[in-house]
Amino acid sequence: MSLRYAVLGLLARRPSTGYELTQTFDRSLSTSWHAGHSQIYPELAKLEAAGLINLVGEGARRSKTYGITDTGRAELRRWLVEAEPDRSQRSESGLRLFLTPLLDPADRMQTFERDLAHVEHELAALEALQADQADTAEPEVFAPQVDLGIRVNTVLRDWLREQIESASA
Amino acid sequence: MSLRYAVLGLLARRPSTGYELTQTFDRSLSTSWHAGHSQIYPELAKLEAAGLINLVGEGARRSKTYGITDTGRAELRRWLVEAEPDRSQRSESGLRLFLTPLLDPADRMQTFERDLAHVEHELAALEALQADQADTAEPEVFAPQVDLGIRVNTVLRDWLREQIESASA
DNA sequence: TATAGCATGTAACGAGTTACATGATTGG
DNA sequence: CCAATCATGTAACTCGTTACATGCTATA
Repeated sequence: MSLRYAVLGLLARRPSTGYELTQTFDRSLSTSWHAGHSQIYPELAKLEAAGLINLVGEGARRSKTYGITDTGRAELRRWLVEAEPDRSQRSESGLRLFLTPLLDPADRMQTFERDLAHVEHELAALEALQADQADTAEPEVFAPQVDLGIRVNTVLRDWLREQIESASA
Repeated sequence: MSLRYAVLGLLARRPSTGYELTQTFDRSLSTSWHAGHSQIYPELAKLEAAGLINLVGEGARRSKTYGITDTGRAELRRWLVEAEPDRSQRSESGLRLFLTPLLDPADRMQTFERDLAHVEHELAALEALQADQADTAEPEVFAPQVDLGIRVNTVLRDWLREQIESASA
């Protein structure tokens, strides 16, 4: 059911076309949720049928812009505040980390180095985003969330560095 | 495809029945991957047909214990070391956090308090696990992973506390 | 002897991914 | 005018969840 609220939430931020939503899923939401256009277009149809969103305009290239309705806004708030969150996570990286102890030391180091390179890359991207946002009037992402992302990735980076160091010692 | 390797990985740790694997998914792997018995039993059949695991014993209550084969071990290593990891995550909590700025301050605080309570609970559980493990010969979970879990949850807890404080100030 | 927990399976449904398919507009 | 990108949709398939269904064993 989360896709429904993800779409509803993005439309609460601003009216958008399905195409724009697809891009937002890729750019801003990719770290926690993903959805392709083949999921989004049918979901928009369902949400419109349920009266939670409506068509607010049609533009070039037969684009259709949807906006959230008052009913939709109420339903979104209800979900965010009153519905019990599903705390479960699905992360292949977490699974891999869990299985890492099965590898021999050389293979384990190789995977840690690979992961470290990735985390450092992520961290650089987040720090660049934070610097950009400092001088943007309307930030695309809530600044404290970027900060949280940096903190979490820093912990990960340090943990990986310690694993690598303690093994080569 | 991850379920395949999750099952293979757990069987590489020790031979198990489907029932035991189901419990391990709930207890040790629930933070990164979940699978119910209705997924596990068919997967065991597929893995056996592929020659990656085999039946190593039958016990009481028609239980069937499977073990990993050499082929299975090689395939698991290949996946862990050579296959490009899928870094995508699926987390409803992350989605909720992303949408939090849409709420008015009172509602936002309510969700932060709810999340903080949950994180503090998690943290207590992880710290208890860490204390237990100190005097266990054969730890069920790799100690550095528990440590990582504690660090990540600590960052989350502090971030939530800051959000709550800065709003009530 | 009943009930709780061990233990395995299948079926139906819903969610998510990949592939297929088409049309419109802008810029080189 | 052609390629890239914008823009929307459907079909087939795989993965995951919930519900259904059954049988075994220990213990109270």
